[in-house]
Amino acid sequence: MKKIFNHGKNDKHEQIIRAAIKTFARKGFYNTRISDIAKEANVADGTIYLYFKNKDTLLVSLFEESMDRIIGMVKGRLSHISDPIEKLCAFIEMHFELIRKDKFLAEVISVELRQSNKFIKEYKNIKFKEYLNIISGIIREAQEKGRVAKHLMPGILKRIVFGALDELTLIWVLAGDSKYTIENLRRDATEALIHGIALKNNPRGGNSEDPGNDKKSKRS
Amino acid sequence: MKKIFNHGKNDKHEQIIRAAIKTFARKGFYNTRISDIAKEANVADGTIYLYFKNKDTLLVSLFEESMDRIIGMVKGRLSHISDPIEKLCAFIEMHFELIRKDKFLAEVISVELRQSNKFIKEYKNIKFKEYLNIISGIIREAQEKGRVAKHLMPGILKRIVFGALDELTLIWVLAGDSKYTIENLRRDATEALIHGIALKNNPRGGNSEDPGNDKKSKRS
Amino acid sequence: MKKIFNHGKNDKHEQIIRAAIKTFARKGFYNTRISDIAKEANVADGTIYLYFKNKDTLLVSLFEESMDRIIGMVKGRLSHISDPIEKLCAFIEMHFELIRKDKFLAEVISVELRQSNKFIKEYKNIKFKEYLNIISGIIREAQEKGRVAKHLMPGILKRIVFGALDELTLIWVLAGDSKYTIENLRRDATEALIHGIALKNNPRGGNSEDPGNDKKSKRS
Amino acid sequence: MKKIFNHGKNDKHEQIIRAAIKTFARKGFYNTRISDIAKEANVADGTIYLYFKNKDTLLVSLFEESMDRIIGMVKGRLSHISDPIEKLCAFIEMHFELIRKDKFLAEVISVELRQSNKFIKEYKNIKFKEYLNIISGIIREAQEKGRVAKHLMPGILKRIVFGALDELTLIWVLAGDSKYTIENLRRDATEALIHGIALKNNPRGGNSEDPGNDKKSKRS
DNA sequence: AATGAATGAGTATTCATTCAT
DNA sequence: GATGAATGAATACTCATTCAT
Repeated sequence: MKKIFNHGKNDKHEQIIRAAIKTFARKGFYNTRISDIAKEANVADGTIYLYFKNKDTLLVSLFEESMDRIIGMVKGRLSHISDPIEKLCAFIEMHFELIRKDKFLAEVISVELRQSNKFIKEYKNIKFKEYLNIISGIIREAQEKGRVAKHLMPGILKRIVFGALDELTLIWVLAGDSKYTIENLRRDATEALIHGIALKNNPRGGNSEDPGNDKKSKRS
Repeated sequence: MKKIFNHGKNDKHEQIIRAAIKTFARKGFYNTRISDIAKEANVADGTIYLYFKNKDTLLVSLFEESMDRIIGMVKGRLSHISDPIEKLCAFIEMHFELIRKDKFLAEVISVELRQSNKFIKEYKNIKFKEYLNIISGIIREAQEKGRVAKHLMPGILKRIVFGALDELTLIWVLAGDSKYTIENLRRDATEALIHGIALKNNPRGGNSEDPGNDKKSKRS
Repeated sequence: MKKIFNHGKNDKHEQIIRAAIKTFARKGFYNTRISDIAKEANVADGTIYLYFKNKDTLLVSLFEESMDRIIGMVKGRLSHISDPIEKLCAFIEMHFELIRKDKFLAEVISVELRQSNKFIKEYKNIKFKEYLNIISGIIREAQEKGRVAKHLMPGILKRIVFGALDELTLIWVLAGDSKYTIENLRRDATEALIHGIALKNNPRGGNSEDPGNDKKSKRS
Repeated sequence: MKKIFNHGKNDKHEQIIRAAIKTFARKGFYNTRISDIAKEANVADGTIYLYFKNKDTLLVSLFEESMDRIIGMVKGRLSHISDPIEKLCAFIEMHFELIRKDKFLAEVISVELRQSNKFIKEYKNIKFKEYLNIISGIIREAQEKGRVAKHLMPGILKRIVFGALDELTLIWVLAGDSKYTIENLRRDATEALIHGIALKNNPRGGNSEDPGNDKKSKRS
């Protein structure tokens, strides 16, 4: 009965997920006890097993449900933008907006995802790939529209973009200090990724010719 | 006496570090047993404790010793290059070279570093910061020489570069497939980071004006 | 709710204490494994840690709870006796009665107490001092009533009495043989401690003059 | 060759025994590592095994060699005394003299002997029995000479005397404070054990009639 | 559904003892 | 004899998971 007013979300399920995010963020997956989460969620230890098969599954569920929300939001917003470069800027902006909105979740995803990716059996992490593929989709669209060089591989570029954003996420969530504002991070990330670190109007104009040249083709 | 022929390295110490790298890479820090490492190193479990205080310390030592070697090598090579943009290209190149040379170590650093950074008490990770600061050093030099825009913050750019490289490291070490070659990764990373994802000679020339604009200043 | 029918005692707590007493008595504290106690108590190893912080604490709890009961009983019974020498006799009698009633506990207290006293951190052993102070209380009362020489120090006498009883406890609990009955021990302990080893009606009357003389005042 | 000048004692053997006494006294047998003793003795860990079969044996050897010396000394001195009560006084005096001379050894014997007695396999502790039998020998002699009541059992009295002295040893070696001097302890121990705690010249003369009476024969 | 007491498999670490040098 | 590096058996304690209530 009460489910009717539950908007499709089970109260306890949500409670536990929130408690897990907070606790994993604070102590890390391996240093978090099920009882820590239960205490944070104000439920009994055993109750967690009514909603999640085990500790691994809890992390996976937490991650997938969060990514679902995020992906939906991001795709929705991008659908209103037509210019692919603008889309990329918007993606970056949303990434930092999400971090600001849910610091704990950002921390868990950024810090715990790699481990779980590798060591939780059977976990293929489709959602994360879907998130990355939003980026490569934008890149491909940009390449078709002549806005991104065709020889750059979207599968690599999406990782470059995500890697950069993820690393900036880390300094934001881990640093106690406020050395950089979210806005600083967003602005530099956008500019550096879109336009590159090097100034284009290089008087010598040289470095655009073969930026990827190896040492055998050193320029004079 | 026998130390004379030891090239300044303790045999068992090295043996254990190598075994730890291999095992942490394969199973992850938390899923690796001391006995796994001992077996891989062909020593008794107890022997590990003659060389390392505990499991945490083993990871930290492994990391610091490796970074020492890497930092020394990278700094040495960069000292022969004067152009800062070339230095950055060389840095990227060396990063991938190192990954190719020691895949296991690359994996451990890429996957385990974040966790250990946060959850191993007392670990401040000076070496990692030193590695990152090689990048920001190059950036600053480039800014002084007018090769990088002065409003970009070196502390952020270094993270963008490292984040991108680190993410590419992951796909190389984790992917069983050979979808991308190290050369692919290096070339795209160099080009994207140095010159940006977007084509500069954009006929409309538009998006370079304010790539970092926030949503309040949306262009029509 | 179920606690109401528990007579104020937790079942498992009691089970474990009893098992620990039995096992410590049989094998000694340092040679007893937690799993030995768990097996004797018919609980899982981990269950012991639900009731006791660790092995040391288990010994301390065992000791303190037992001493509480004993001290209560002894004080209760002594309160009905007015003559201090009779009190001392009653104390001695109760000591042996307790030993007979719980041989295992007597053994643990007699054999393990010294070690734990010294080597278990933070353990000040208030209860044991309280037990000893019952004796010194009786002595002081006797001194006030002129029944015990005032120059004897109660703090020393209490140790002499306890030491003698404790040593007799040992031969009773450790000796497999029944060379001496509890009644033998009680009778001789009472007589020797109250009246002394030497016969008083010594015809020569000599040795009572200065029993505590040092070697410098040797009699011819 | 050097053994000739060694007076039958091996240097290292003595060094190790001394180190063991000191270390066992400080940390207890079970909390002492062989390496602690080796360090204290300025020898290598392995060297200890050239002189003693194992850790248990070291404790036993330490104890037996010490007791041999003590028994020899005590017997020698007692042989010059004819009066048995004087002998007992002398025994008590020597006991405290020994404690003063070697506090560490006193502590080890007093604290560790009970445990080892019970838990070191095959150890029958002949020497300790011999020491106790010096006391019962004196008692028997005194009984023959009419100085000690014949109904008191020498096997029990020897334990009463030893137990009292041992307990006083404990307070002397364990107490950091100097609440009681050795002389206090000796004097009170001698007087209490020889003449009893209760004053003999009780005006009412009552309590000497049946000090060992049980509660069934309570006097009015 | 919810609880939380009970379980017991799992493991880092210690340290007595050995033995090649 | 002397060494001390190496060994590996031994164990207290933790914590994910279960299940009777």
